[in-house]
Amino acid sequence: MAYDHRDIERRAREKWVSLDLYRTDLADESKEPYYLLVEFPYPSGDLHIGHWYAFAVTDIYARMLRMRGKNVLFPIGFDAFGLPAENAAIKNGEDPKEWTYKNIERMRAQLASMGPSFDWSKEVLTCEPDYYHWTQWLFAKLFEHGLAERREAPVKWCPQDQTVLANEQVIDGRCERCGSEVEERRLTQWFLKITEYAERLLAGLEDLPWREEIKEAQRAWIGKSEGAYLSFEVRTSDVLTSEGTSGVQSIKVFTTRPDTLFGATYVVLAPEHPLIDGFRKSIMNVGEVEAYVKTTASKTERERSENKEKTGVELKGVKAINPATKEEIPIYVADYVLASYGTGAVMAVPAHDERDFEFAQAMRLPVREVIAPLRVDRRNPPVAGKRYVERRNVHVVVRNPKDGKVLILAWKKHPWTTFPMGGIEEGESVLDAARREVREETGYTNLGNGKVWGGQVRAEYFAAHKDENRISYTSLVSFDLAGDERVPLAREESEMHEVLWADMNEVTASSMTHAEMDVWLERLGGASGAYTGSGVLINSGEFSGRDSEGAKGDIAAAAGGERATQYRLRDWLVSRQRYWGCPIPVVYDPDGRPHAVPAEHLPWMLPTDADFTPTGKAPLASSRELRERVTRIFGEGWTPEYDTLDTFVDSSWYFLRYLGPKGAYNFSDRALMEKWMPVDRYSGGAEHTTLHLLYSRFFTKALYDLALVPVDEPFAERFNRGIILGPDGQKMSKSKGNVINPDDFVQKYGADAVRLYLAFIGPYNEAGSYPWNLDGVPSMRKFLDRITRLVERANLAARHPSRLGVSPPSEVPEMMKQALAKAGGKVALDGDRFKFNTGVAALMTLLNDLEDLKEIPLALVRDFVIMLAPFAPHLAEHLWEELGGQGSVHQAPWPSYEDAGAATETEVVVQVNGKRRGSLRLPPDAPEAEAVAAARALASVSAATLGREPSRVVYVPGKIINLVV
RNA sequence: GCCGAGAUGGCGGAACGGGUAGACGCACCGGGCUUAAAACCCGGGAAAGGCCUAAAAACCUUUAUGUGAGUUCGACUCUCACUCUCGGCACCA
Repeated sequence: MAYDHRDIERRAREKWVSLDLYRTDLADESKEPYYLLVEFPYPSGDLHIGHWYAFAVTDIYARMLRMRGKNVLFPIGFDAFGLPAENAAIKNGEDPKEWTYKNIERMRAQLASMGPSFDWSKEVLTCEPDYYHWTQWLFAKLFEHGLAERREAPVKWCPQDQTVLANEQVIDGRCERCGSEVEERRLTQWFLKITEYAERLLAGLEDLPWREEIKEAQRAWIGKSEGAYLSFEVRTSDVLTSEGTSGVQSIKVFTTRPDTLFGATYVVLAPEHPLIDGFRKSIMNVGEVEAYVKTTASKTERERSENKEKTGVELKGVKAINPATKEEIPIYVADYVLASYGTGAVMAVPAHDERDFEFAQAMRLPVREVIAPLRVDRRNPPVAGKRYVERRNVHVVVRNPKDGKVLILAWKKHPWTTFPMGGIEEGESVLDAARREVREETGYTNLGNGKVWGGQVRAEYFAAHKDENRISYTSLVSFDLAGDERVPLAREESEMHEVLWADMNEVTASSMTHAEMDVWLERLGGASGAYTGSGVLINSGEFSGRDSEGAKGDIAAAAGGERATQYRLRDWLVSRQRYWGCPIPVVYDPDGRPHAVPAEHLPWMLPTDADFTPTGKAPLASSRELRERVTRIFGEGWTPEYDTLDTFVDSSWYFLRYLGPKGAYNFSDRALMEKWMPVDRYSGGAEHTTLHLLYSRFFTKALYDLALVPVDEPFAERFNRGIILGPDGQKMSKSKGNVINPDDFVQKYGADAVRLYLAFIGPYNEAGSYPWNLDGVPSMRKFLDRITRLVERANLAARHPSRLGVSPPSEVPEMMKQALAKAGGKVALDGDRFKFNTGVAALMTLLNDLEDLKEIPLALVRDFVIMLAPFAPHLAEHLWEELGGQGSVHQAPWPSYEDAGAATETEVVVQVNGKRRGSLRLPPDAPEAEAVAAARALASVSAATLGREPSRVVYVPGKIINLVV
């Protein structure tokens, strides 16, 4: 190896410290500010390759921007509250605070080994009273303005961690952190009302230039759906009871599909719905109903959703009135309806909702179709001027169970292939019509049991054999052939079509003439019996025949409904029954009313005398100091809040704190926020897309409304970085034994080589996953060694030209100037795009070119080292000194070769009829005539054109000329 | 199931306001240096076929960016359909 990386790294870091290179003067007006933020780490105590990927690569951009004249804020801190500290404490009897600070100490040293340009003077630790003072102050502000609220609610409880969780922290019914099954409990807890910001959080995404996948994930999380509230009047069998109560009882439901109201054949309440208790006296089977409610209550959410088979119980003795049909319909309680969404009650439309359909099947409830899919036959479209005839039709699939083939008709006078089919006659059932048509058209009579598939389809087509346009409402019926018995066909039938047996895979939407075929195939392919799309309303009274989408509002209005919007997003539960967190700054008066701790008593210190053994109770409840403090300050009878805040609260505003000068009495600095916010670019992990990112946006918007922050979106740009996989292409894990320890590589090849490889491993602007190549870091070290040798060579040549037998480097050749300008521009541009892999590639190409030079001008090498500096800061510093550079290479301006001028000639590809026939060197602005003449002068071209005149010329100056003959 | 992103050599990846596909690197092969090895340096490569040859290079044709169509003088890039991979959501009415 050509250099001693340990020595070089140590000396470079000492130099940076002595020059105080990375202290950002936030008030500096001479340069444009740029706020580059990376998610601050949790102090787990061990820096893994993911941390390197996060910080070392982002640091490249910070350094590059500084050289390009920006005033860069690149801060760092620690998200220092949290469970692991407490768990370590429980396990090993350590003090969570000591454990945390010890880890922070260690991680600072590990981070330093990357050579990052963090401004440590602005470091924030969320567990410091100086920080959580303001977390509490902001919480109090939210409380004052009604955005923090205490209420009883069913909450997710983690039995392992002994605390409640936010909905967001429950993944598939399990605790995000420890994976144990979550229980449900009713507790009085603190919530932040993020739902009040649902619409703005959604709308705000619109203008953010974030990647679509990030925005989509947030949209899905917010889960907006628009629909209506409809009221279903309730009638009880006991007339006296219903007349005795004042006013009419009704069930309010939320639906996105008021257009299906005529098909609502029952109503379902969630087991937690209050009206179940409200109707108690009228329900005849109270015992059964309550037993069901009790069973579901004992189930965890996971158990409920795991078993998707529908269960439920009818509330006998009470009925609901469908507001559209005025029919009495039954009311059920079923756990497929969630209490926490909408009104906790739904109108069930089994024909057009899959869940309702399944429930109806399980309970043997009637299904009423009110929407027919609409198809216009493209091959036989309605002909203008012909009369329209409406018919009810049946299409019949007759399957032979022996070979799976189905009966089809090949029409003789028309290019049609159809199933046996025909109209349903007056008073005839669908099944009867199906049997009759099969017998008439094919002769088969022994058909077994028939099945009617789903609902009707409305199709419009021209029936050439009858010379009329038809609007057909068609049902699909299938039979399994039970025997070969056939009756002879009438003559006119056998003249009309040929009867064939076809393989099912030949029966496709394109091989069959039916316009409905796609719907049939979907149903036959096992799709649910419910048609959930839009179409034409049927069986819907005065609305029949109308487009279902268009009729939504009118039907809702006719039924006395009101427009409504629902969100999937729930309020943010922030109470945690844990010790190592920010104490919720609230005290209760003797009547139990909550009061925010007044600002003069902040920070509301985390007591040190709490017992944090998990008991299910908040550890702070065991603190004598806390109780005495409350009594001392507020008086007898006042009690403290014992819960601490979810750590996501701490991290929802830390980017504001970086701007707050230490010692000043404020959470941040107004003028500096004006100048620096929003964060220009925020780099982080994909796992924070829906939680941290959404919470931070919510905080910013809320604080904006309280006039505390000047912006209402915190992050102008957001990039999710990818993840590094093990050398085997699998996710790294101890059990797989494929974990890469960055320190090993740093020791052996140096931090610069590791940085460079991480930059090179793949595009940083997308959240891909990149396998770690064991040869990657050594290959980067090879690259760095080559640079070192190049610098030595250039230096030696400059000092002792004769000894090397080469002439001293003179002027920088124009070609190399251009090469350097190109590389410099590319590296900078790729940095802006967060594509460091191609930036490194540009440097490598440039090195290849430089190495080929006989004379190496020092100026060129110096510029190369400057461009290398963001990637390999230590070595670049060393080489800078070797080359006699003043100060630090990191203070050198990014090279620009504006005087390099554009290339005088570029290679132009010559094509004849789109095939490459040669190339030319032409000035980029050469006129077409000149280019054509030059191209035709090529022997290869005249050979290809055979001397003919081109009929067309496509000329893209500087790129291509294509002669079409 | 729905939504989003993606699919390019043995591998990671380049090139997408359409214009020489495979930059750059890894691995591999050949050569040089060396007594030898490491290190270093030089060179090579998508595939199939043809032409010349002792053999090769060079040259020529065809096929190549998940599959199949389409638009275009020209398609990795645009359009449509499909397959697969990854990510998000999911009994949300």
